[in-house]
Amino acid sequence: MTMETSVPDVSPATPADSALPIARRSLHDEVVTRIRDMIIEGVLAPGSRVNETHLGQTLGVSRTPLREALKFLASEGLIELVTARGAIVKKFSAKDVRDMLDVLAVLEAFAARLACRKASDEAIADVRAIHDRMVERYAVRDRLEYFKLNQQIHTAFLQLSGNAALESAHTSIQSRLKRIRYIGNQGPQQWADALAEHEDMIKFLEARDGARLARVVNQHMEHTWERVRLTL
Amino acid sequence: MTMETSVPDVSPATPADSALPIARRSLHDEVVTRIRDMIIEGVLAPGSRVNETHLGQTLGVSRTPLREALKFLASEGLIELVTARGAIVKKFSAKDVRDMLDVLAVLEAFAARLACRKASDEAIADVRAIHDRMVERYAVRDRLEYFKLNQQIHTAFLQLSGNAALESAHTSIQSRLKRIRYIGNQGPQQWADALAEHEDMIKFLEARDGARLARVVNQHMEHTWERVRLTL
DNA sequence: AACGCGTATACTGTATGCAGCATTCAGTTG
DNA sequence: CAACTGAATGCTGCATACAGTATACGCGTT
Repeated sequence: MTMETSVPDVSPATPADSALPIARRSLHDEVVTRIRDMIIEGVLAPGSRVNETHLGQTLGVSRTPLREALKFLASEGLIELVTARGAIVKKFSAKDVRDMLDVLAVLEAFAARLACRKASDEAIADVRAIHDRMVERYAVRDRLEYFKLNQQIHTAFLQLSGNAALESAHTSIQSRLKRIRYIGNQGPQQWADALAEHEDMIKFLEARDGARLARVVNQHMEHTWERVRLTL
Repeated sequence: MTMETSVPDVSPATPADSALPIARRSLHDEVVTRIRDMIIEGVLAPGSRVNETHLGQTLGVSRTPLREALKFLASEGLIELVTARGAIVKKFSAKDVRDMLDVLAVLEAFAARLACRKASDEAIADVRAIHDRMVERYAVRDRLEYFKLNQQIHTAFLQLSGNAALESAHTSIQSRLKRIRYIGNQGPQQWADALAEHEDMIKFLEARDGARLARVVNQHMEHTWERVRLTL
């Protein structure tokens, strides 16, 4: 904390970042995201049991916040809790994945119609910005960053709908599918196809053509299934 | 536990219940449902903070399983966690409720189409059975039991779809709305209307008319909104 | 040699203790 | 009298300790 504030203390107008409440994430919250990442990266294999003591040491955390995090993830459906036997990383069957994609399609199609009606031009421009960044990452074949931006687009897209319940339902399923989608988009052709679909989506969104957008979303989900089914 | 088993001990064939794994719910799991009930009944008021020590004593449970339960409920969206300030019972605005009902409508309409295609005749008959029991409860104006059966029908209905992800998404939102729905169906006229709609739903389900069923579901949700909006 | 049983070990489930932050109230100053 | 400051209290967040259950291993028996 230095004293040399570049702007006068009295000024409440847009103080870069330093004025807004500092992010104070609790341990269990931090642990939740860490475990999610570990599942996506495959460090925690689907079907395997989670040893609390061991994982706690790995993360440098006691069992208490770790267990709290596991309860949270259990509610999300990423982990299964068996009494007196602890936590097991959920393993999804092909049907499970197909079912999740079906629900995702329904939710995103609904979000599409809402977004085209209610989103502001700026909000749509923001999504376009993310999309363009994603295209850049594709150009240099930066797969990890592409994947993250891809997820970000879907999230932003859902936010355009302005329906919090819709967003949370979507997020929950999305997080369950993350790992599967990650190991999905492998081949170059599939990757190119996915990008093309995204191009369509952003186009119809900008044109505010809800019906057509909803159709593309459904197609996108159907193709995602084809991209992913082989890995199951 | 008496020893006079009416069937020979050796018989492994359909031993009533006594053979299937005994339900061993852990404390935090039990606490989750108890807290849910307390929220529905209004014992824990929306917007109020939850004192862990106090609530723990009320339930006769230490803080540890209680806290684990709160994390679970937070993921369900029934409770909000603020760092260093603990748990707050979520308070939903009129828009929140409207949004949730919209999503519920989309999910149930999708479930309707699936159920009409895939459900077995027996499964549909089971739903009809619950419905008939509900009508009985209505006849004697047993509001609490009616409410429970009503919820059960919606759940069973979702199960007919055979899509687990769809079911869990629905359950999550449904549990957030439970209290609001409970204090909703107050007036006699509204109650009668709701029952009539249910009558239609079961009828179209038995006829396996997915499109019409989906339409009725949407209407039902719209009317639910009208029944509920006044209490917000 | 294979199977069953009993004990030992390890891990989960719960309780308790301690540290740090939030809230409240009293005292002080303008 | 109002507003602000600072200490005291209460509550949350995390770690540790203890109890109960599952699992694994070795021993004995057939």
